[in-house]
Amino acid sequence: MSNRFFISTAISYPNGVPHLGHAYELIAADAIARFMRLDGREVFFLTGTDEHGLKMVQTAEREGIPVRELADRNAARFRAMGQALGASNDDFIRTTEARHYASCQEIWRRMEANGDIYLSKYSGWYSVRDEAFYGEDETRVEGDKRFSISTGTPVEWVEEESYFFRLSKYQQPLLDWYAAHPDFIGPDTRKNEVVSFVSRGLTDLSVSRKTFTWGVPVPGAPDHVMYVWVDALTNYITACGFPDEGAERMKFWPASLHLIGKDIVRFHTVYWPAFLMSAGLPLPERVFCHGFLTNRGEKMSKSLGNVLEPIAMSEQYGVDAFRYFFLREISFGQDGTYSHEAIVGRLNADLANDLGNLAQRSLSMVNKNCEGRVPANNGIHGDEIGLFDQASGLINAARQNMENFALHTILADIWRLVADTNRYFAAQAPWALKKTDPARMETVLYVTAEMLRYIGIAAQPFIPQAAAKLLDLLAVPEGERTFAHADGKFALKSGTELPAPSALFPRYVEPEADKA
RNA sequence: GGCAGUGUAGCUCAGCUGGUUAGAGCGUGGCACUCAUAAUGCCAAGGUCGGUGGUUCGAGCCCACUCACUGCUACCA
Repeated sequence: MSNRFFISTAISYPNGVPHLGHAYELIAADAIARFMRLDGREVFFLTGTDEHGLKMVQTAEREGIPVRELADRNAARFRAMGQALGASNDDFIRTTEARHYASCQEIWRRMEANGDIYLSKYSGWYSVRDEAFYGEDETRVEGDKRFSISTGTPVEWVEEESYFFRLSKYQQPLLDWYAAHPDFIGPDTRKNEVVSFVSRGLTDLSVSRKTFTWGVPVPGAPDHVMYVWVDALTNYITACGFPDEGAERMKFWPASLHLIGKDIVRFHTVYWPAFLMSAGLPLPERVFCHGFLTNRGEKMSKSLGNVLEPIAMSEQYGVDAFRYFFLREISFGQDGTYSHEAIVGRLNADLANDLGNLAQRSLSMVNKNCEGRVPANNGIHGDEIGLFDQASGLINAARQNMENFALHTILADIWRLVADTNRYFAAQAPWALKKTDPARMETVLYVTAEMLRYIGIAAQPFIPQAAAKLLDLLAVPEGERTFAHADGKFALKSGTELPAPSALFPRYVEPEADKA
């Protein structure tokens, strides 16, 4: 296994503002990226925006501004969302950048040189709104107009010259690749869908358009721009410096993980690998699809008025609570639901009551009874051995769960230790030991603090700010916070001075005045 | 229609190659404690494991049929 880890999100289409789905993908990717960094990997974490295409042009027209201005404005919003959510991406790519034009044109040339690009004609029922073609049987006539059956949008007959990619040629190579790399597509249910899709046969893919100019010009055919597939997917190698083989970041290609939504699985697991094969480039190691979020089971839509703005949500609940909820509550890879009540429940139960209060109750005793210093460890009993075993096994278990991106399971394991430490604390009752056996009280407080150290280290990828604060409260040195330090060799040193305890997570209390 | 998958306590889900009283978290009810962010701990209630019929000494876990729901089914960021 390489020590390098390149993880990407899908790039977002900025013809609107970022929504919760974008935020969810970014948070998950960020947790994985942080996890790998803490585990000693050299990480390249990429996100960005996909800014070309007809819909951008139309949105700009509607707003009466140049399309580049629209792209600049909205790309900035996506960037701002990343900052608000604490995303630790190393780069933010925009497909309108010069480096991307160079990259797309080069991969195009290589595919062409391999004999996989040819000029032909495309025709069909096209929906501008959906940016998609439909077959005759996928449309219906209503009055004098024709509409898409599945989306209800108007379609028009379009016939145009277009360059095609010989996707059909790659059916067998792709099937062979899937068979040889069983982890390439995850979760399994998505892999099954892709394999069955490809098994049914592939037709060549239209990869250029002449109907608009807002895109990357096709080399040698400036009246064509590349259609979404080549343009958008290529961002991943652009960011590595392609086509400059000597670029600093080329060492990160092939990517370790493309994290995507299940709606774009085909682009990433069929088209993209085929393009790369054609261009003679190595294929990414894994593509993993997360699920969709629904608000109480209802899809988010503007007409239902349940579209939530991720930045506002993160401010309302706190960034870490926001991140924690979605990573803990939803089985990663499956669809999930959320609601205000569910978020508040998690926030208060897991973060404020379990972890926050555990830190508070133990550290305030340390503060009052141990001169604000890490207490002495006067000897471990049988009572503690189970806890230490659990704590020292935490990181290895997390690594195993990370192999199939079971983020929710990692968090469940960490919080099991939180709960068990609370049980330990209550059972030992250090407030009673204070009078009967002060030395034992110190040990109990020491053990609790040491458990908090493990918990803080393990929780960093998911709740970075609060975990850092917890480790600060324990006076864990900045340089002793990686997974390698989740080990008895780096245990808290008795006598170390601690800062005054302060709350980790405030309880969420409903705003009182709700009267209109 | 075809292919794939799901259906286990009020809710969200675990249940390894079939084997003693089916588990967790949340929620609910009772009790305890007071170190703590009215936090925490303990105990309890609650499930004929979608349905029917099989295989087996024995089945949430295997087979058949059946009902319900979900995804995919050629270019929907």
